Amino acid sequence: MLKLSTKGQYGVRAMFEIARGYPESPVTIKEISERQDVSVAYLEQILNKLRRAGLIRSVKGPGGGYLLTKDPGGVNIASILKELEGPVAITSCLDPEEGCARVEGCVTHLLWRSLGAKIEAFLETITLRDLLEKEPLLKDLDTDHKRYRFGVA
Amino acid sequence: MLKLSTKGQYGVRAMFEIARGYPESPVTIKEISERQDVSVAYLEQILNKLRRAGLIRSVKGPGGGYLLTKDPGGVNIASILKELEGPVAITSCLDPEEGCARVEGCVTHLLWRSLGAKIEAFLETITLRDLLEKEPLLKDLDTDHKRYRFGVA
DNA sequence: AAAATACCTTACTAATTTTGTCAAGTATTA
DNA sequence: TAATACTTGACAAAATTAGTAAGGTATTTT
Ligand code: FES
Ligand code: FES
Repeated sequence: MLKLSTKGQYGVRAMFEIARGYPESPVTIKEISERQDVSVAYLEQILNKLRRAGLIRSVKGPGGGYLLTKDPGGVNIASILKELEGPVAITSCLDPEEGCARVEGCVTHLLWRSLGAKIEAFLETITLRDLLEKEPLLKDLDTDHKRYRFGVA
Repeated sequence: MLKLSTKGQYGVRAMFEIARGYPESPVTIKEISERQDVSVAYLEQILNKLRRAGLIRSVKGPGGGYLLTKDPGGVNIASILKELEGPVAITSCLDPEEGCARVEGCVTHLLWRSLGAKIEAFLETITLRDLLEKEPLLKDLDTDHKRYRFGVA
């Protein structure tokens, strides 16, 4: 239930790789492909969307690749996912493009809206910087959950 | 992004209708169908799952229908959705049935797990009783958000 | 008994969405 | 001018969703 598509997942992971090159080293699609195990052709599609959204910019030619347009701390996960999967909309009733005639008098409408707002708020607090900082900690394995800012415990 | 299937949505709305009959008045599929605008055939599929899960029980024959097996306050939304859509699993890496070889060393894994845990915790706090109590308030329209326990504000 | 009510079960399918691939381009640098 | 690397749009297989359809079982009322 409530799955994220691979596009969204790969997108975040690709953004993480690009963030590692910030601010001066463009990261090529090929590098991302190898490190994150996603095909070059699929990444092209994903990165194009993110570039048009202004989250990254591209440098063509040899030595080129992709660069973040802002500091990793200024790029939150929600903004990445929104470009690739549209707004958080638990039900189509919530989708700005769709709507629903039953909204008034619907007992569940506020529930879904509230859940969506919570999800969005959470994803907005996590940035690429958080992922970058977490990376070295990952080598310490899963033994010390408290050190993770967004651990489950 | 993060959509709920119609099965889950209809399921919660159906459970709300059944809860209205608690503890003594069985609610028929036809009534649910008319009040919530979902086909009888589709509801049969949904209610069958919920019955097998033990959330509701059925009374056959004239005067029959469906009844909650517990107090509305004891039935949370997460338990309904889990039966109809499986566990919260933002990514397939999190799905108990699937798994992922990259888990260790994956910077996003904990992020998705944490999000999933938050969603689940939220849905576990909302029960059918909350929906029943909310119903009369809905007639006051959307003017007084603070009165709703799970308003967005 | 039999008619009416209402749930039960399985199978099937049309539509949609997801998850990509492919081919042919454009821009930049060495 | 050759090599590198991004750009774009079309296309398609696979999976999932969102149902429908048909026939069966159990219970109550007359
Ligand atoms: S059915 Fe659309 S708002 Fe509830
Ligand atoms: S890719 Fe599966 S855990 Fe990150």
